[in-house]
Amino acid sequence: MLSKTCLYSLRSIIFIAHNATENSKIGIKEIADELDIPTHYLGKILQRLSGNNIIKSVKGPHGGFYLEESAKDIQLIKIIELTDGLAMFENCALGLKNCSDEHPCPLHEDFAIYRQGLFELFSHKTIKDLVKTIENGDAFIRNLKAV
Amino acid sequence: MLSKTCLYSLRSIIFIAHNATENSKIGIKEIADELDIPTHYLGKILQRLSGNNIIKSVKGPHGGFYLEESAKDIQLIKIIELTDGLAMFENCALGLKNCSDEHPCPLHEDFAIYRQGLFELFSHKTIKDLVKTIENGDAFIRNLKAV
DNA sequence: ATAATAAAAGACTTATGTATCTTTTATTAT
DNA sequence: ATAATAAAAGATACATAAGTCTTTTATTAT
Repeated sequence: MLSKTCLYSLRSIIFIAHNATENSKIGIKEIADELDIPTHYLGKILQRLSGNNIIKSVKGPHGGFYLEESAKDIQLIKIIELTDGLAMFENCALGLKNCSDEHPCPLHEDFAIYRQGLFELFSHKTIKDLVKTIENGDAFIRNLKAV
Repeated sequence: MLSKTCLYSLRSIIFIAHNATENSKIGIKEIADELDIPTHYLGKILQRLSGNNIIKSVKGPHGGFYLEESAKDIQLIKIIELTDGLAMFENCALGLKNCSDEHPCPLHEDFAIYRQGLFELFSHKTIKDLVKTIENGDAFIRNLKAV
């Protein structure tokens, strides 16, 4: 559905938003360990998010990553657009080039209903929304640790 | 969403079901031309579908592909399962390994609603259903030709 | 100033999906 | 039987995603 790069991006942002502040940043290694993401690959991903001003990064001792408050209002769809693009919400269900409401493929309408639902879900949910569910204890972002 | 291989498979099956019979088979070249699919790649795909008894193939002069009537009742999900697998309908929305109803990720329920909708759509729609929409003139499977 | 730290940047490898090309096998018509 | 046809099968190439490793740059504390 979403690429690994995209899922890693979303999980990292949520994790950083939940666990770091400007005065208490979090480093790549810790994020990678907690979320079970390859460390160097995560480096690339965070570099990109930082370059797009979605997360803030600071080099050197006590450096690391954090989110500015305003960034927590970013919608998930923005992250998806940045990593995977929006093709999955736009292309024909059966891969036709000229599929449209006027010239539909056999799945056109039925497919659009649920895909549009997903698009709207990702469009209104923000990082802050997801962090709240974690802080409320209603959801988790780390994998369960072995007991 | 679905891989190219999967989309090519679905479109070919629909096209064959609509355009061929046991007495009037259709060949790779014609399918590839009509559906704008790379010929040799399509060969691989049809070979696989044939090996899984989803389509019938006959070699030699007047050979080609067709669908038995019973095969037209196959659900789309079977083709998806064969090509892409069902992971996209099973894996966590955020890629967590241990996401479950009891230990949900922050998107868990909201995501499940629409994904389940897609799964059920693909599970009840059959090849025959889609061919009917084409025969009724309600939908198309070929791309529009340049005018 | 210097050393330690941590992200940025670049090069490289591996895996997978997509696509192409050639040879072989099965079938049909002559 | 033989030649023509068309799919099956195998080998190879290309593109992109995913992952690894090394070097450079910016920052902080001594």
